[in-house]
Amino acid sequence: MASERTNHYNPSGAGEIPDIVIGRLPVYLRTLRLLDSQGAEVTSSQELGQLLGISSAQIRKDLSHFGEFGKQGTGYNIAFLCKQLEKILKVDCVWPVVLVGAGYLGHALASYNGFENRGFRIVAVFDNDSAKIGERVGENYVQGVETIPQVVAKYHCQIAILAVPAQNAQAVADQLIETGVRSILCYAPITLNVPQHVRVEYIDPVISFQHMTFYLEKGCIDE
Amino acid sequence: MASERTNHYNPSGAGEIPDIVIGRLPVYLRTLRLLDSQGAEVTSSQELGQLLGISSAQIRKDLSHFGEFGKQGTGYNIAFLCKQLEKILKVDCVWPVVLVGAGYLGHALASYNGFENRGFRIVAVFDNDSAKIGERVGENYVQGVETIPQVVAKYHCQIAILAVPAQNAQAVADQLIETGVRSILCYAPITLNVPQHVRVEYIDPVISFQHMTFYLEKGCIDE
DNA sequence: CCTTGTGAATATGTTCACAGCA
DNA sequence: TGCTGTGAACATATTCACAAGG
Repeated sequence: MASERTNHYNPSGAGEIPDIVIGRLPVYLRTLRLLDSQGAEVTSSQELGQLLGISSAQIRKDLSHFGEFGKQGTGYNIAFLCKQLEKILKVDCVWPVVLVGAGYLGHALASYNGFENRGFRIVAVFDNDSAKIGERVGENYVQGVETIPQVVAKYHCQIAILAVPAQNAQAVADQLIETGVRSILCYAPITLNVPQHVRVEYIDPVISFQHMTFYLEKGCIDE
Repeated sequence: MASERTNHYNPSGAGEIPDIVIGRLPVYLRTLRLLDSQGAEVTSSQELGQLLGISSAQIRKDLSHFGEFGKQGTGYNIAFLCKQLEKILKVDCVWPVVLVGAGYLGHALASYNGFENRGFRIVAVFDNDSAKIGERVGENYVQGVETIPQVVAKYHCQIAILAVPAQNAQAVADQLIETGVRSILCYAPITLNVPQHVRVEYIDPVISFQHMTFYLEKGCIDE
């Protein structure tokens, strides 16, 4: 995001699959599942491209990195291609995720019911505010941050969501990484400093807004 | 995403500034403001690159599209560069934003106090659930979606946040565009179909997760 | 010394266009 | 016919490396 970019951990040595290609696969998958839910059985790179606003050649090229999933003259079987993409992305199962931060955003994330069927489950929620401990969020109860190590170890949890204020984000990230987390989705509006083996994705709505305003005619509230 | 990519409205005709460069400016700005708040007065492309995990050459090249902001031997004056970036991105003022969807996510966004000092203010919140109308969210009170046209017109609002369920998102987007909105930040997990003059940025945490799992050793809850 | 700004060189990403097969 | 998969061509983005200035 987005999302921001660059400096992502990409362990796929030298001549491997471009990260930008990997980044498009989840979007393909999301759209294929929509088509599937609408009862479609087959699609083509052209149809998919139209739905996503990208070229059919790009879709074919992207998929060709992983195998030959289509049939000439026919296109792609939707259910089959979904399965393949899920396997490639390793979301043909459910990943445990820990969430740090039980503010409004943490509550929204913990209550979101769209994770499970796309491969993720929030297994624990942490906050450093003792007034919040024991509070219910989604299916979980808020725990103190000091229990992070045990919980991460218990679930072998590799993924964390950071939904804490900017000034705490780096310290919490350090702690998570220390206990074995390797992927962080960071909602705090800062760039984290992490070791090479850790990957961070960022979500900051203001970054998205500021990208959009460049293209707008200035139209502010004051003046 | 993070945001997802491609097919963005870019009115800057032929030989203009690459969109990917524009997308990095908000990140530079965010980091410069952090340095500023820490009392620093001057920085260099090298220091900034280190903080962001990108090359100093890239930062210099990006900035060179817009002018000569630095001093050889010295670097960049932080306050000055912030001002310039804010002007380029047109965030040297406050943009009115409407928010559609008053669920958990809508509440989190409406209560977030990090918008105003970065150039944005949520001026109205809408929902189609009559039970929610009148409810307080942040500084606003939920209104029915039928009042969208008046409110958007009143504020000349060009930016909207879509925080509604996926199945309503396209219809709401159509309505917003009809009333004059030109930029949409979409939290619903679908790709919107919009006319060429409208730009959409997407935020879907699952897309970010699925991008990350490609690089992890499979480690699921079951099996 | 140091650091910027920038052409040239390199690396990466996208599209074209077509052979081959259902 | 209609569509995939793919090298070759093209387009875009990043890095190098250095002249010039404080």
